[in-house]
Amino acid sequence: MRHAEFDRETVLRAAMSTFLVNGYAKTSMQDLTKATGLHPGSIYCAFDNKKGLFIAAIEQYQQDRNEQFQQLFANDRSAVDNLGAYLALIVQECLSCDATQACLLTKSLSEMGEQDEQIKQMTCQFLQLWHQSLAMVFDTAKAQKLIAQDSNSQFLAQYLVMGIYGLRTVAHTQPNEQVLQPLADKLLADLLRCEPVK
Amino acid sequence: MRHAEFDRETVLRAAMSTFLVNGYAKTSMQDLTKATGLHPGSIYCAFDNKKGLFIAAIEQYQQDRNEQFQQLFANDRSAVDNLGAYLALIVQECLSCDATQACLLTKSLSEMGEQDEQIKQMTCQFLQLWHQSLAMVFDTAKAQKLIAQDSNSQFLAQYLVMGIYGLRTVAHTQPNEQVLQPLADKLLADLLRCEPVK
DNA sequence: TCCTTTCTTGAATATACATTCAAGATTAAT
DNA sequence: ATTAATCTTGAATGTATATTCAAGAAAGGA
Repeated sequence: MRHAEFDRETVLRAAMSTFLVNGYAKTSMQDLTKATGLHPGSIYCAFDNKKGLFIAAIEQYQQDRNEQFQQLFANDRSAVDNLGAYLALIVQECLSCDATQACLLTKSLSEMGEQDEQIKQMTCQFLQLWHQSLAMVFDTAKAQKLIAQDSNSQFLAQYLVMGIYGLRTVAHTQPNEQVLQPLADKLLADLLRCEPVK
Repeated sequence: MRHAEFDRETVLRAAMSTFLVNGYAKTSMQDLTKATGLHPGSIYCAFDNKKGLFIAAIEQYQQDRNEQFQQLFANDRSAVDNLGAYLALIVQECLSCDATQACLLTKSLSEMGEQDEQIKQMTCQFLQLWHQSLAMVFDTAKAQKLIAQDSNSQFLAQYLVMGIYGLRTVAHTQPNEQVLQPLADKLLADLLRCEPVK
C-alpha cells in the first residue's frame, strides 16, 4: 500500500486559481502541472482527465465559499449588519487585483454553459444553493423584524444575487472602491426598503 | 480590380454569433469558415487572423447595439417610459434561447480580459460609452422633471448598468419571465426613487 | 528483508488547430 | 479581347495540446 503524496485540497485550490485566471479552454495541462506540481500521469490517475480536475476544482470552490458564507453569518448580530459586512467583503474581493475577484461558478457557466450540460447543471445547482442561503438570511431579518413581514425572501435574495453578479461585472471595468461601495450601499438600502412585492 | 465577394456586415454578424455561442477560445477557424461561408484564405486576407476577425466582430456588435439603443430612445416619450421599454426588451432578449442573450462585450471581457490587454481596452471603452449613453437618458429624465434635480446621472447609470449585467447573469440560471421581469421592475423603481446620493 | 501493491515520472502518441501559400478564377479597365 | 490586378480556393505545414503508458520509485505488510 501507498498513499498519494499530494494534498488534494491544495492541488484543487491551485487548479481553481489557474482556471479562474485563464478560463477552462485556455488552461493547458502544462499550466496545470506547473500550478499543481503534479505530473500529467498523476492528474489523470487522480481525476481522470482535464475536465475531471475542473469539476473537482469547482466542487472545492463551492465548498470553500459555502464555509466562508456560513462562518460570516454564524453570529448573533443583526442580519442587516451581516449583509452589510458580506457586501463590503465582496467589494474588497473585487478590488484585489488577483483572480479571486471573479466567481468560478458564473465564469464557468458563462464559458461552457452552452456546450457542456454537466457543467451547466452543476454550476446552476451551486448558484441555486447560494440563492437559498441568502433567502434564509432574509428570513432571519424578517424574524428580527428588520424588514416588512410580508417581504418575499426568495425575491429579495434573487435581487441581491442579481446585484452581486452585476457588482462583480462592473468591477471588471471599474475596479475602484469609490465606484463599487456606493453601488453596494444603494443595493442594500433598496433591499431593506418596504416594498410591495409583485 | 476586383471587389470582395462577401458582404462584410453579414460575415461579421455570423462570426459574432459563433463567438457568442462558443467563446473565443473554443471557436475554431473551421467553425468560422462554416459560419461565414468564407474560406480560410479569405478570412486571413480580410482580417489578418482569428483575433482580427474577433476584433472586427466586436466592433460590429458595438455598432449594432448602439444603433439599436439610439433608435429606442429617439422619440418624444418620457425617458422613464423609454427606460421601461428598454428593460423589457432586455428581458425578452434574455428569454430567447439563442445566443443573443449574452452581451459579447462582457463575455469577451470575462474570457480574455486577464490575458489580452487590447481586448480589455476595447471592450471596456465600449461599455463605458454605453454607460455614458445611459447617463444622458437620466439627464433627459431630470430635464423632464421625472427624477429629483439633485440626482447623480452618472451614478444612476452605473447602477442601471450593474442591474443589467446582473439580470443577464441571472438569466443563465433562470431564463424565466416570471423571475426576470419583477427584478427589472424593481430595478427601475429603485432608480426613480428620490435618493440622496453619497 | 523481501515482495506486492500503488503511486510517480515524463517521454511518446495522436489529434486538433491556426496559419500559409501557390495555383486557379474573376473582375474591370484599356 | 486582352491584361493586370485582386480575390478565392483548399490542401499542406508546423505547432500546441490532451492523453497514454511502460518503466521506475516508494510504502507497508509478511
